[in-house]
Amino acid sequence: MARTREFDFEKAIDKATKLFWLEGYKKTSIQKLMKTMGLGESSFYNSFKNKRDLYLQCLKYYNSNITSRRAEALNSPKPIQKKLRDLFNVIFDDLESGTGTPGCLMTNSLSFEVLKDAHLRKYVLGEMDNFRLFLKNTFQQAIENDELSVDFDSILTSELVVTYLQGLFKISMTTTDYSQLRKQTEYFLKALGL
Amino acid sequence: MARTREFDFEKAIDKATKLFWLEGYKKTSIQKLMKTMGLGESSFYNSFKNKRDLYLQCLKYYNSNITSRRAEALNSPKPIQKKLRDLFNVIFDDLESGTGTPGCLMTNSLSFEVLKDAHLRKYVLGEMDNFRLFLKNTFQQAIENDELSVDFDSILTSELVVTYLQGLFKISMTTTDYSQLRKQTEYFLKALGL
DNA sequence: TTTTATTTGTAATAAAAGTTACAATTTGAT
DNA sequence: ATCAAATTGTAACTTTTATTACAAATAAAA
Repeated sequence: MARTREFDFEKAIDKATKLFWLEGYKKTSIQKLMKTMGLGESSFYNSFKNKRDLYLQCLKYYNSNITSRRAEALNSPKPIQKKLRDLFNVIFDDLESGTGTPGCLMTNSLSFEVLKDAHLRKYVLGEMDNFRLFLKNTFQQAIENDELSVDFDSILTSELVVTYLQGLFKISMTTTDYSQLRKQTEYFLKALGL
Repeated sequence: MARTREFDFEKAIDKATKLFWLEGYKKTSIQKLMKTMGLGESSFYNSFKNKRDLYLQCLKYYNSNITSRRAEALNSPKPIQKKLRDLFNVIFDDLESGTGTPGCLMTNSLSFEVLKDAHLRKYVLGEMDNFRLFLKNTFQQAIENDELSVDFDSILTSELVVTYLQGLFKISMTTTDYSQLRKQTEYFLKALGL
């Protein structure tokens, strides 16, 4: 009935995601996107409404590929201390294996250029909130399992860990010595009694 | 001998700083800068080499006005616990009184668009390092004064606090409920035994 | 095989951005 | 009062950016 697409949709999204990740939202031009994705104007505007829509699709792609594995690390039968170390290990492994891609695309999206766009803001903050909630529930479950004291503040700790993660991703852009950051994280968790 | 400048140099820098702060480095166009600063092309290019040079001057202006007061908070005869609370109080007061200006201009400059520029990178990372060193020395002094145990890890703690600060500034862009963040900070400091 | 829906290539359009050119203007020193 | 040096206003130029127009190409359904 109709002509079939010549390019690989997911591969194109993957390329776009990495470009956005490297260059940021605002700085990445559609021309560079088209070149990187191997598309002409027609294919680009036919498949993606505009830059914002493409970015949103890239964020979703990133979350289902990268961020999801972080939640998975928390979703295991291991003790809470191990879960958290698994979480940070997944994160550090990503940072170390990343081919020059800086920090975390979601954290990078916590910028004014992105947050000013109502649609993007809603998605980014929503996903962040989901993660924080997941973390909080993980702590609460640990309390119920007698792994943590009933005095343990699940809410405050989950918020603090999220804040620390934001900082960690920022700092990760300034160094290549991740072993130092791993030590810092261990120190942080110990300080929290975890 | 020569014609005098008609515009107020510092006021122009101040306006530019606030615009950069609001819009980010890359997104801020020279046209908008000129309009905000009240300058035409001639005056702009005559007084500032280009966007990067102006940004550097704005960062320096920001540091001597804003960041410097943070170091001052640490530079008092008070006990270390009080010093740190003073530091965070200065920061939160700035955040709360900021007229819509998001987070910290230096932290915001910890982005790829800025870090990719060698000149800007050197300055931003240098200033960050200065602050971390100042913090470390503050802790070491507290150990010498028997305010902290000799086991206290000044290096790791100073690094951790800097990381937390980065996260705090990011998170501050997503909320207006700073009282919640103040609680989180208190929790963080207590966890570190401070 | 014709039709039909959709993809693709090429080109064009329109707006915005960064920069430069140059003449007119202003100021204090001579 | 005149001159030298710097500032300013206007306009132009060049690039980049985002988007649209339209015809040619393609693949499967009728």
